[in-house]
Amino acid sequence: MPELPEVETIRQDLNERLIGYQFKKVIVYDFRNVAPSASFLTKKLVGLKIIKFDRRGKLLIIRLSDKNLNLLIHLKMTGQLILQFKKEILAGGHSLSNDSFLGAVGGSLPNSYTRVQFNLSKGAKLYFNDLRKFGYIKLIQTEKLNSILKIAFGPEPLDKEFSLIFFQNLLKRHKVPIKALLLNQSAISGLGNIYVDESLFIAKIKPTRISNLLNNDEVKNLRLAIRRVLIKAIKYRGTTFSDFVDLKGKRGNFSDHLLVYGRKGQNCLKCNQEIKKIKLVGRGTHYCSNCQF
DNA sequence: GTGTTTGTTATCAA
DNA sequence: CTTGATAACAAACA
Repeated sequence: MPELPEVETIRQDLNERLIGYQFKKVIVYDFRNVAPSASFLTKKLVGLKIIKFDRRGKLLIIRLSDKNLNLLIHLKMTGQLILQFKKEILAGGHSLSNDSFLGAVGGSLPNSYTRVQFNLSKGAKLYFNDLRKFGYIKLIQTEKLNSILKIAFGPEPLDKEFSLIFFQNLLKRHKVPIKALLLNQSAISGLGNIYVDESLFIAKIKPTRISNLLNNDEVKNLRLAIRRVLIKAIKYRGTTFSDFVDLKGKRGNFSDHLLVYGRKGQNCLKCNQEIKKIKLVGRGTHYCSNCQF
C-alpha cells in the first residue's frame, strides 16, 4: 500500500543513485499493465537517460533526456522497485542478508513477481515487481501528463498550496464523510487508507464525520495532523504493512509508529480503550471511539 | 467457496 | 457542468 511517504522514500533514493544513468535494455515479463505497449516501451526507452525522479501524489515520474517523454510508475497495492548495482549482482543476486527481504523480493532477481526489468548503464538493474499486478508502467507525452496532473491531482499536502484557506474551502464544498474526501486524489494528493486513519486519529476526528460540518479548530488540527504524520512517515522511510519495501528490499520503519491502522481490538495508545474497525466507503477504517469525536 | 485487502476508475443518479 | 454514491477490477491468501 504505497502512499505518499513510501513513494517519496523510493523517489529520494532513486534521485541519489540513478541520475544520468541510461536505459540499455528493457525486458517486459508481463504485458498487462505496460502502456502504450511493451514493444513501444522497449524501443523508445533504450538510449534515453534519466534526468530526474519526480513524484505527484502516489505517482512516480521519471524525467527523461527526451523532454517530450516521461516514464510513469504506479505501485498501487503491491508494487516494488528493487535496485541492483553490478557488484551486488556479482556477489550473488543481492547484497543484503535474507532477513531484510520480504517474501516477494527474497532470493535472486528477476523472480516470479518481476513484471518489468530495466537494464541501465554500468550494469545497474531496476526491477519492477508486483505480486498482484495492479501497478502500471506508462510512457507518456509531457503535454498529456501535464493535463492529467492538473485535472486528476489535488495539491501536495506538504506544499504551500495546501494552505489552511484551501483546506477550509475544500471541506466546505463537499458533503461527504471526511475520510472519503481525504482519500480522493483529485481533492488532495497522496493520502491512502493508512495515513487517512492515522491523521484523523491525531486530529481526534471520527472518519464518518461529514466534511462541511467540521468546526474551524478541527479543520486546522486535521491539516496539521496530515502534515505531521506524512513528515514523520517519510523520516521513518514509510510503512510496511504487507508488501512495501525500499530500493534495497528493506521494510519501512513507520510500521512501529502506527497509532490506529491495523490495531483493531488492541488498546488505544492514548486512552487504553479498544480500537474499532468499521467499513467506510468500502475501506477498512480504524479509529478510537473514545478519543475521536 | 467466501470474505478481505486498496488505489483507481467507471457508471449512474441527482 | 458538479458532486455523490457505489460497484467493479486487479490477484492472492487465510
